[in-house]
Amino acid sequence: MALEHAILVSLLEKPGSGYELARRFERSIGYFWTATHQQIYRVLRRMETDGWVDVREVPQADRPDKKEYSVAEPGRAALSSWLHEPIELESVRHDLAVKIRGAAFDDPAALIREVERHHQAHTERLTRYLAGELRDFTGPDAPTAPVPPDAGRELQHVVLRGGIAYERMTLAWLDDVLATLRRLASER
Amino acid sequence: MALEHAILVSLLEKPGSGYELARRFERSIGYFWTATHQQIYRVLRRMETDGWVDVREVPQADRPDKKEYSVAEPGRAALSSWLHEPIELESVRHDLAVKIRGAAFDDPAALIREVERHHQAHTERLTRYLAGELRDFTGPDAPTAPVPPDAGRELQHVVLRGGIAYERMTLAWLDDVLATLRRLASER
DNA sequence: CTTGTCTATGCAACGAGTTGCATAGAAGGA
DNA sequence: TCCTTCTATGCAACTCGTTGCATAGACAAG
Repeated sequence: MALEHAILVSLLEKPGSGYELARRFERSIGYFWTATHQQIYRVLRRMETDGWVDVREVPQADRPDKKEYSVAEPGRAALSSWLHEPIELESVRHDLAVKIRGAAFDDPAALIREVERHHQAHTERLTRYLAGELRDFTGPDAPTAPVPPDAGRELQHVVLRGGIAYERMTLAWLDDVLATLRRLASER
Repeated sequence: MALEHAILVSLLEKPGSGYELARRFERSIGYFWTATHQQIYRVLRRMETDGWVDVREVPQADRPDKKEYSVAEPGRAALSSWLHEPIELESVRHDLAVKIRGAAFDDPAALIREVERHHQAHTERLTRYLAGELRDFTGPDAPTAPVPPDAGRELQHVVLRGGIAYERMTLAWLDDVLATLRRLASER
């Protein structure tokens, strides 16, 4: 299980509330990990009782008060020891691929719309990632590379490049899928 | 939830026992879905009580007897209706990316070995996929394209191409990660 | 002034997935 | 003979993840 570790990393990058974490998981962290606010709140409470994180009540004027979490020393140690143990290869769960193979026993043409929908969603994700890259890393307004270079930014960037590569690969594959489905549809 | 549907697809392609399904999930189906034998047996029993699959006791001489499952009409109908409803975008859980961003708060150089290990594992997967493609689809011994073309084979092939594209993209990204980690390690 | 939206947190129930263990027939090697 | 390996199936306990629902303050629109 690594949700705890993903939260630790996010809190080390910047302390925040459960709500804020949930939003980060929808955005920047979203391209390699997903979690709902329920999960996050539950895990945060467990981490708090384990002493991995500190809490600070932050009163806010124009919106409900929040609890700001930050990483405590035991949390940092837990992350460090996790970083030093080997992990499993990521495992894939790709519903769409199940559908594509299943289409052989149904109507392949009926899948075209669905695949187009996924294509569009991935296009939007790619656009979002590229905008983020321009803003934070390669654009004119991006913080210039400091000397000594910032390892954190470099590593965030290489992970983002992974997200971008994944989306590009997926889009190319979906084009291949669409071409195959259309060929099969026209051949009957 | 789609494990049921993945099992239905696999049983439509070829009936088999729970044990055989578990092995298929380690191999060809493995590049878009994973499942342990526990999960498979449990779901098979549920599908049997729901009437989605038929069972046939197959006595075997040189090994324990087995139960061969095949898809019944209600199962086929359930698959068909699932194929016609939209599904969520696949969600990613990439532990390695968490580690990479976490390395900023630890020692980036210590990650190099781990990333190399992943690189090697993905190389092996790619080799396996390519061998499978050669054997089943593009090699000289592969069944020649029949007329009319076999939609099932075409769709299996396009899914396999997706697996191959994923592995190639991942390997290229891991090279990028390694270059970044090595640069950071040498710069201190 | 009610309705809706955004921030912010949480409970309860359920279903999915993992881990550890157990059984058992058949085969082959030490 | 005992040990291991492969085939084949399964139980029990636990953790993780999802879904539905609930509360509540602040603000804006109708």
